[in-house]
Amino acid sequence: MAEIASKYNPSEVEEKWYRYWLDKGFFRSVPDGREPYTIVIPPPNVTGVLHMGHMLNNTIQDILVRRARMQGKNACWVPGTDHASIATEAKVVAKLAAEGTGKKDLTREEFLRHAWEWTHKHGGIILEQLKKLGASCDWDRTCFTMDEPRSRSVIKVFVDLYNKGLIYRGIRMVNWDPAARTAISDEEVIHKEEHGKLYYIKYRVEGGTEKDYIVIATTRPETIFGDVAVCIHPNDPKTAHAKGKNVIVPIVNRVVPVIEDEYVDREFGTGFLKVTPAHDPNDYMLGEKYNLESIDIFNDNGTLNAHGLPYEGMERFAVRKQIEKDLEALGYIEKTEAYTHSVGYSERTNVPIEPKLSMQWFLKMERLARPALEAVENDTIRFYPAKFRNMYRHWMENVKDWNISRQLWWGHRIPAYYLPEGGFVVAETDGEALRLAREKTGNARLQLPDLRQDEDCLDTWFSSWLWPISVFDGINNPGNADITYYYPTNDLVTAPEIIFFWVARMIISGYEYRREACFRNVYFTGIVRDKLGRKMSKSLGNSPDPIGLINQYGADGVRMGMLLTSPAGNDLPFDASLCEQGRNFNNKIWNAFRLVKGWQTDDSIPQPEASALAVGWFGARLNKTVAEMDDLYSKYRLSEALMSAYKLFWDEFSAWYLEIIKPGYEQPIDRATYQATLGFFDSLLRLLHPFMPFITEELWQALEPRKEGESIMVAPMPQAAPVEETCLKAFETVKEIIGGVRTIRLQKNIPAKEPLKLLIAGEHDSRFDPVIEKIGMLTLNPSGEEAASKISFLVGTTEYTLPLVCRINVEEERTRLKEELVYQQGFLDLVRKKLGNAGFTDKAPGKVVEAERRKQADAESKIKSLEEAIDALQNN
RNA sequence: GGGCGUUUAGCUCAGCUGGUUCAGAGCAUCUGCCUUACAAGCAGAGGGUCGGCGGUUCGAAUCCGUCAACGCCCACCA
Repeated sequence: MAEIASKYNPSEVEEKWYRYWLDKGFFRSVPDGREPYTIVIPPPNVTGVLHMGHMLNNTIQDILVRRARMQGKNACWVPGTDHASIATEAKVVAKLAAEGTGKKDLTREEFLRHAWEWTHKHGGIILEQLKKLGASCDWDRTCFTMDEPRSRSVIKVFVDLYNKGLIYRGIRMVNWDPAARTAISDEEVIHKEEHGKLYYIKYRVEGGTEKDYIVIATTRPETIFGDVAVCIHPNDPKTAHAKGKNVIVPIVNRVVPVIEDEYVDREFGTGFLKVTPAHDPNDYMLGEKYNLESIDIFNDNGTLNAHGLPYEGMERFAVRKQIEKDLEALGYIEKTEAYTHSVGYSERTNVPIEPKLSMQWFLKMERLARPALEAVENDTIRFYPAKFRNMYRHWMENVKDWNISRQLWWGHRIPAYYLPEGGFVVAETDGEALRLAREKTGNARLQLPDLRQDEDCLDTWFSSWLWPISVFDGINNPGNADITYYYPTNDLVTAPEIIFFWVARMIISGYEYRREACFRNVYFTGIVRDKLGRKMSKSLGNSPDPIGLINQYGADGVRMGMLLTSPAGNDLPFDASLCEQGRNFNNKIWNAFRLVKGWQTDDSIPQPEASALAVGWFGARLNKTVAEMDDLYSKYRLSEALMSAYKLFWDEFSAWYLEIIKPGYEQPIDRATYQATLGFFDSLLRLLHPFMPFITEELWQALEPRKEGESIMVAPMPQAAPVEETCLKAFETVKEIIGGVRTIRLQKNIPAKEPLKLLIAGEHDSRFDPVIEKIGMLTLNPSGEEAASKISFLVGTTEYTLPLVCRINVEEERTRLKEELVYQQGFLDLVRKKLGNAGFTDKAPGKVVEAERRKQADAESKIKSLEEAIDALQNN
C-alpha cells in the first residue's frame, strides 16, 4: 500500500471535509417525517471574534447536534448573530471619534449608516471562525437579531405587550452609564469593592452661630449640590437636637429641612444622612415619601451641570477631589476616614454607574414569570447541572420589572409615537401609528411628520429573548411549517452568567408566545479560565487565539482539549497541554488505522483461535461502552462520554485487541479477523465522530470504498446491545495475569519476547487461554520437568507461577512474599473481628455478612498459598 | 448582610439511595524500553486519615451537626 505519514496532519483534511459537508448539504435541515432535534445558537456579538468561551460552547453544541443527526433525527442547528446594541454602538462611536466626528454631529440616519457599514465590514467573522471548528450549523438559516423578520418580531411583541398593558413608561431611578450615555438594567451592573473615603462634612444650622452645626457622613461629597434635606432617625437621642431645624448646605448655601425617618441607621456615621433624591436610590425613596424636590446635578456624560455652580462642566470624580480641598479650606470638613464600600460598574463600559432619574420603558414581569418559574420547578425544563435551579427560582420569585429602553440608536427603535398635544400611540408601522393618532386626537388632518417617534431603542435582550421563536419566524407567522416542526427546541447550551439576561427571559417569552417551553434542557458551561484560575480577558492578554490553537493542534485536538476537563457547570482551567492530549489521541487513531490498513489478507489461512476469542471479547466490550456512553449523554456528562470512548479506543482496542490479532511482521491476516476489525474500527469512528468530526471522516472514508455522497456524518450511531458480562469479567482476569507476568519480566529483566511457562494452581477460567499464550509469550501448564526456581503471583485466589532458571534473588523474593503475607493476615484479622461482632452479624443484611465470610475464605486461601510459596523458596 | 455550592492522589475531576467494582479515572511523576502502527509511543510502578472536629450506626468519603477555606448568586447603610 501507499506510504501513509506516521503523523496525522489536520490542516490537510479539515478544509477538504468541511467543504464536502457543505457541498453535500449535510448541515441543511427542512421539516420532514423524522423526529426533529433543534438547537439555536446563543447568538454571538455580530462584530465579535471567537474566544475560548465560544469554542467550548459551540463544541458542545456541535457534539449534541452531530450525535442527534447520527441517531437518525432531523438535526437543525440554527446559527446567527446579535446586534449587541451597547457594545457595537460604543465601537462605532469610538471609530467615529478617531476620525474626528462625534455622535452629536450626526443625524440618527447618518449614524445608523455608519453602524451598518461597521456591521457589514466586521460582521460574521465569528461565524466563519465557527466553521473552522467544524460547527455543523445550517448556514442557510443564519439569522441576525436586526434583520428584517427578527426586527419585525421585536416590534410586534412590543406592541402586543403594550396592548396587553404590560409595558409602561415611567420615571425611575436607573443605572446610568455616563460613558455609553444610556440607562442599563440592574443585571448589567457589576458591584466591586472599592477603597474610598468617608467624608464628615459640617452643615451649619440655620439661624445659629458658626459653632452651631451638624455633621453628615458621605462617600460622595460632590453630590451636595443635589441635597434637599438631612434625615435623622426619629428616636435617636444623638441627633434629636436638630429636630425641626433647617441646615445650610455648604458652598451651595441652600437651606434644607431636617426630616425624620426610620430608614436612617443610627449606628452609621453621625446619624445624620444627607438626602439627594436625584442621585441615590434610597434618597429617591425618601424624596418620594416626603415630597422633596429632585435636583439633578449631572449631565449625561457624568460632568456637573449648572447646579454644580463653580464646578459646572467638571467631571464627577475631579469634582470629588476638588470639593474636598475646597471644603477643607473653608473649614467644613471635620475629618475623613478610609472606607471600603461597593460601587456599581457598567458591565459594558466598566465605568462607575450613576444613579439617575429618567423616563424609561418597563415591562411588568410578575405575571409573565409565573409559568416560567413553574416550568423549571416541575422539570419541564431541566438544568444541567441542577444547582442552577435554585438561583433561577430565587430570581424568578423576586423578579422586578424590566427596564427595556436604552438611550441608544443602534437597535430596535421603540415604536411609540408622541402626539403634538402630548400623549403617545404605540404601533407596528408608521401608517398604523398615524391611524391611531388620528383616532386618538380626533384630528383627521394629522400627518406623519406631526408625530415624533421615541428616540430610544430597546435593550438587546429584548430581541434575543425571542430567539428560539423568531429564528423560525414564529412571531410573525405563528403557524408556519418551521416553527410547528422545530419548536420547542431541544437543548440550549450557554453560560450561567446569562441565566437571567437570557435564559429566564426566553423561557418567559416561550410561554407567552407559544404556550410551551422553548427548550427541554439547558446545559450550562463553565467559564474558561487560564492556568492560574483567572478569567480570560483581553486586558490580561491571557486568552489564547482559538484559530491559532486550531492551526497548531487541529480542530479535533482543540475540541477534545476543551471537552476533556469540563463537566457541565464547572469552570475550565484551560491549558494548551489539553489540546496536546487531544492531538496525541488523533495521532493514536491515525496510527491504529495505518496498522490495520497495512495488512494484507489471505483467504486461505484459518482464523487463529486467539483472534476469534479477541473478536468475541471486543464485540462485547464495544457494546458495554456504547451503553455507557448513551447513559452519560443522557445525563449531559459529555466529558465522561468522551473519556469512555477514549479509553475504549486507546486501552481496549489498541493496547489489547490489536495486539492480540496482530499478525507477525509482513504476515497476512485471515479474512474473518480482518473484516471484524474493519467493522470495529467503523463503530469506533462513529462513536468518536461527534467529538472529532474531521479525522473520523477522513479515516471512515478511507476505511472501505465509499460511494460519492456518503459520510460518517449521517452514518448511524452504534446501538447498545446486551452485554456479556461474564466474558468481560473473564477478560479482565486475563489482563491481570498478563500484567503479573509483565511486571515480573520487567523486574527480572526478562525480555518481553522470551517464551516462558506459566503454571496455574486453583480456579481458572480457561476460555481465553490461547490469548494469554499469545500476548504473554507463554505456555500454560506444560507437562515435564521441574524448574530450578520459580516466582509466583496471585490473581484473586488463583496462584500463577513462572518457573525460571536461576534468575531470582531468593532474599528479595522472600521479603516480598512476607510483606504480602503480613498484609493478608492483617486483613484477615479485621474480617474475623467484624464477623465476631454480634452486632454486625445480627443487624447487617445477610448478603453483606455472606460477602464478609467469602472475604475470610479468600484471605485464608491466599495466606495458605503464600506460606507454601515461602516454604518452596526455602527449599530452592 | 442573605442564599447556594465546593473541599477526594501533584493537577482536573468521578464516586447515585451508607456495606469488594469503596478509595477510582485522565493528565502529570518515577522505572525500563528507539520491539518495523504510533517516542505525539510501549510496558510497568508509586501517590490520598476522602478539609478539621463531633455525632448517628454493627459499619461513614457517603447521613446529621459544627468550624474553616474557597467559589458563585442576590442585596447595597449613606
